Amino acid sequence: MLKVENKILAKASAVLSSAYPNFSGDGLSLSFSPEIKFGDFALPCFLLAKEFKTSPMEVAATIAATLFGDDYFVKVEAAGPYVNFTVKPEFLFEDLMNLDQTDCVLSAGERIILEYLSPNTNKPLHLGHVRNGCLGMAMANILAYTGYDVTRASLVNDRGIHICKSMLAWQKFGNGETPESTGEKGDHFVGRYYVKFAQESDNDPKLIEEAQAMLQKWEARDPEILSLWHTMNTWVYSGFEKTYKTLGFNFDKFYYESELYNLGKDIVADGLKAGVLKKEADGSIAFPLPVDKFGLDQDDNEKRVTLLRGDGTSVYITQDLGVAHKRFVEEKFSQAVYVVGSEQIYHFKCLIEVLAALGFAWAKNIRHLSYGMVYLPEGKMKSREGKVIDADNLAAELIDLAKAAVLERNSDASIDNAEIALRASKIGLGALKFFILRVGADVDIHFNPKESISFDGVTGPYCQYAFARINSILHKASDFDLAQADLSLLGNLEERFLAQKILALPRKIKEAATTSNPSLVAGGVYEIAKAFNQFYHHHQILGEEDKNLSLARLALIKKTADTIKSGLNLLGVETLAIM
RNA sequence: GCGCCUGUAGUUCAGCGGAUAGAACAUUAGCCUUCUAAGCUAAAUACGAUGGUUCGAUUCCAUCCGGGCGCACCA
Repeated sequence: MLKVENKILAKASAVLSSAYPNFSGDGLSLSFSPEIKFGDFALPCFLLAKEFKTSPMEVAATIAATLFGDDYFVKVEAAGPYVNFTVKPEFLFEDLMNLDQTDCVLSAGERIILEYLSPNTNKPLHLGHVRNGCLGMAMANILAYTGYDVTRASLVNDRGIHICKSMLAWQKFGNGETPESTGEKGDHFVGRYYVKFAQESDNDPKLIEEAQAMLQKWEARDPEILSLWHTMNTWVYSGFEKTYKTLGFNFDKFYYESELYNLGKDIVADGLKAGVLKKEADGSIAFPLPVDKFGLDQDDNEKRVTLLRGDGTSVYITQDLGVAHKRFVEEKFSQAVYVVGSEQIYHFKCLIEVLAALGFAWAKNIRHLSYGMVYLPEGKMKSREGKVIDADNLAAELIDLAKAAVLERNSDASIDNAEIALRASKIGLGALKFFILRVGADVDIHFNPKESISFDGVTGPYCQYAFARINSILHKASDFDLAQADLSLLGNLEERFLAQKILALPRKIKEAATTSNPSLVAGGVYEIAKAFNQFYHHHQILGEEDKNLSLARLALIKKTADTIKSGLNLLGVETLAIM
């Protein structure tokens, strides 16, 4: 809650307790005015009227009449059932200047592990991974900003039949070539063999059997296979590393499935002993899913989830049980967030249900941040059919587009190539990340490569542009001492509107953290940038005759720039001083 | 069949139960001798359907219709 809001509520509350003796203190809420011309804040009186058994207009009129002339306000007006407050600029803008990260604090260092991206080591990253990565990175930033002690983790899917497929294809058809010898990025190199396998196995089904045999050898720790596996994974990791660096995906910790896939078996054994889990006729172990939460299956039978195969080998969820236990019990995290696509909602629901049934109280601290599918004009992406947008190509394409735009805007200036590349990278990637993060995680994205990414409108570059404009103005005003600004000189509609948008950001950041929804931050930053652009076009900043007014406006836009920058940074979007 | 998500303008998206449902793209008409036109100003077009709860529903509930994802030994 902002200081101004507390002040307004306290004043309204005082009026109400004297006017209505039965005033309980409830039903009082303040929001930003829907239109800045009404005022800065609005107080709806519907609930109060109900409590007082009178009309909302009556209550609004009472508050407005009593606070009329109060020297905290420029204006207090009843508008039907609402009271609109216009706060004196010195109070409003002082609050604004004092906003900082402490207004966004939700936790004093609670340890939270956020797992995201989690790629397979048999092919390069695609657009779906980019969405995952952007969401994970942004959520990690937002949680850290709101005070959590965040560990960014990646669970690398580095074992299994799909890995063996690319290994086998390379062994058979590779002729000893390496990423070094062909000049390819390691993950693309290995991915090419994964595709090769798919093509060859269509004609020769025996290859599948060979791949399975290879997996068995791998599990038996066959030195030759292990060495090949290690070599090829190393190639992939070097490729991933470049992609992560480009896109700004950071990790504090990597978990490898090859080291974890046997975890969880003990938990299953304990659950069986405790009678929570059941042994099926075929020897497999399953958990019966409660009908009230999971419904019935297609044959109207109670649902269950298998936790261990009849032969004692583990399945996907077995490992997840073990990994969760490891994180909460051994590593002492108090919350775990998994950024995984919405197709696994059911899986996580089961995982949490099983853990809770097994008596682990921390099960409720698992959060699945699911996100919608990414569709291309031709439908859902499918790696095996080559229907994908490669992450590296996409990034490169956007950087190229941005580069063309930078060159066009600076045709007369001489900027060196390194600077051009730097700007192109920040703008192109800013556009990509903002595009992905500005929509809610739940909604499916329909990505049309030709049309989706633009640098105009609700985009990263639009926000970056507002920042660059401010920077350019501030650059010309270095002789002003912003600390001396007289904020009472501010207060026109555009300045108030801008202030309102900046004041609104901290609660959006907090809400983004609690609801796992970075799009709130993207929306908030965009609104600030838009409010600034409107202000900029309506008023001079440096050109004012009154130098004190210029100074006050400089202080306002400095705050605007700082806010845009920290907001964009939460989304992994960088700012630049000149565009 | 069941569960979850989703349906808002030609398109892509916003909208703690509250004032005239907001943007952007595309379209149309304006604005650069003035702090960066990746900008600003204006025009035009939308809540899938029907009930219910409420002073008030795009928002909550129910039913229906449309789209997506999923429903034990794949991950």
